[in-house]
Amino acid sequence: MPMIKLIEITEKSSPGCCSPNLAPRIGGDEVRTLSDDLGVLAHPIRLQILDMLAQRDGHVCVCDLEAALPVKQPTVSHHLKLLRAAGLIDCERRGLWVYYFLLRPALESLRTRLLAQFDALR
Amino acid sequence: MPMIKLIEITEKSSPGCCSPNLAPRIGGDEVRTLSDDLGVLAHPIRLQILDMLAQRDGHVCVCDLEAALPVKQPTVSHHLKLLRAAGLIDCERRGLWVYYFLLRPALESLRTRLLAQFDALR
DNA sequence: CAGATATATTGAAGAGTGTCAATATAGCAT
DNA sequence: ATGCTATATTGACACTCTTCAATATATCTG
Repeated sequence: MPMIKLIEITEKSSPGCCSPNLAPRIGGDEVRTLSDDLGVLAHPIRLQILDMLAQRDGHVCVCDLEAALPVKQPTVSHHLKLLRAAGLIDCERRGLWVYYFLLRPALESLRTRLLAQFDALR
Repeated sequence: MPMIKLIEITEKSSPGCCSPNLAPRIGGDEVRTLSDDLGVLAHPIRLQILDMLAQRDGHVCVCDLEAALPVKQPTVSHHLKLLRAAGLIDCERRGLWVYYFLLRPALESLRTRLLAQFDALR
């Protein structure tokens, strides 16, 4: 009796089309972190902010970014906050102005992780 | 009179903090395409699907993917559709089953574009 | 053709995201 | 202190994304 049940289950789980034991090689935490980081990059305004910070190596104040972007000041602040929370940029206050700058090591580390992922897809 | 107004405007647009002529080097279309592509990658299920397709080089049927993922069948179909719309994968029907596979050239091209972007951030 | 199975599509519900006006905060200048 | 300027935060709204049950479609089998 248990024999019959076992056979049924086995056939059900392998109906002739499947490669068994297929599983993603990237696990729960790792894949979550990676997709979160990709999500931070996946916005035109944020990509453009990173690009502008990369140009003016030192520091760029928010009013410059705002002037160069097609969104209003609170939206710029919002995206800056997300980039900062992701550890990709940081800022420093000088008088009235706040100057943002890239955290190049963090970007380098993200680049490395992304490349590793792409290489895993060969 | 116009002189005074001109001076006011000039001072307003350059209050002493700003680097003038700052603009993103990546334009509207290009940055939109890139962020869209990143958005497709920015999901754990989709990353895991790509990873599994990369493992079984040839073809993987949907039931295998479904068995290995923590979401139901319609959700798997949904993510497969997004990946296909992005040009990263394609599929082929064989009898009852549909086999999905990576489009490696597309992935390679995306990798190249991403790398170029990261290099631009130096 | 009728029944069975694999996958796709539809439609709805809930969560999350992007944007901005309004307001708050922080620092300078008078 | 008062006012002024740069940036941050809040709150609301619209929109998109993710997920799934239900249903539809496609294909095989008898």
